[in-house]
Amino acid sequence: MNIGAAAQASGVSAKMIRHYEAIGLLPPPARRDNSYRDYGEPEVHELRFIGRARKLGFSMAEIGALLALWRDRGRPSREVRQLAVRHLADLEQRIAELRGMAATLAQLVECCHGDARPDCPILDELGGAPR
Amino acid sequence: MNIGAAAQASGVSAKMIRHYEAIGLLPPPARRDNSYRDYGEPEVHELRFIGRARKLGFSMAEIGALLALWRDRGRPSREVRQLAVRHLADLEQRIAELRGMAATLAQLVECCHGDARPDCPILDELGGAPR
DNA sequence: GTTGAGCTTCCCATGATGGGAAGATTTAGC
DNA sequence: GCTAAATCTTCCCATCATGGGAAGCTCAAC
Repeated sequence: MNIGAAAQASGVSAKMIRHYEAIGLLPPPARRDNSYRDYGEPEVHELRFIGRARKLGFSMAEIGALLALWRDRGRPSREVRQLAVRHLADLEQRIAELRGMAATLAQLVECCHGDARPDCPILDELGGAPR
Repeated sequence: MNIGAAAQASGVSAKMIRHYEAIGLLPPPARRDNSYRDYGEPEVHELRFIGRARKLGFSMAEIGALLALWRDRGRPSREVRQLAVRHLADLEQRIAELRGMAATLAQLVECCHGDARPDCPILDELGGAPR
């Protein structure tokens, strides 16, 4: 299977497949005589794994660890869970940060009449005196 | 005021002040005889503005627009509000995405016993058959 | 007057993704 | 069988905001 077909089958772009290989996340695949990369079902399976983990927001480093655990038939599920719990906390923190921003901004937006007049609580807040 | 003092006074690092200048967000400041950048209160004021806008998650491009509106005494508040509303929608979308990830992950974490045994719903989900 | 702190510019790195060029090869249409 | 289009290869560059660090100049303090 060429890289294009593997991309199609896994939902990971060819560009990204090469990239994951370049950063060592994936082992170099077999090559055909024409130097084209050659993938089989197991490789596509790993690619799909990576794609799913990305969709859950895991970083490349975390995915590397997850892949290693996945390949290790005897891994303790504790390690997987710990990794996931840490990532979950990270997600929650990012959500909290964004929510803080959104809350402040929503309040400002609500106070701004938003017409042709120049006075604007949003700019006042941004340019206001140091608190 | 040297760049270090301006950084101190505004809460924006010297590194970032130079960067904002380099990308054209800020006009080149006055220079002393020793070629040191020289800042006054107005410049520090703008830097604080930028810092606050960053804390609300605005992009550099958006901050450029906000700065232009701020400098324009006759701007219609409508434009400021529109910009803020758009950014707010962007924030909400990012929050929704992260929440989706967190919800899925939380569910998986809950299902994983997380002990010495190797079976793990988290890895099962990531490596499962295409849905 | 030496030393340490602060300033200058310039280059490089991050993390995940993509665009695009130049060149080789395969595939499809006729 | 020939030509054109698609696909592959590698390599470089861009994003976005931030920072690290080097090499060299300048300033302040003791």
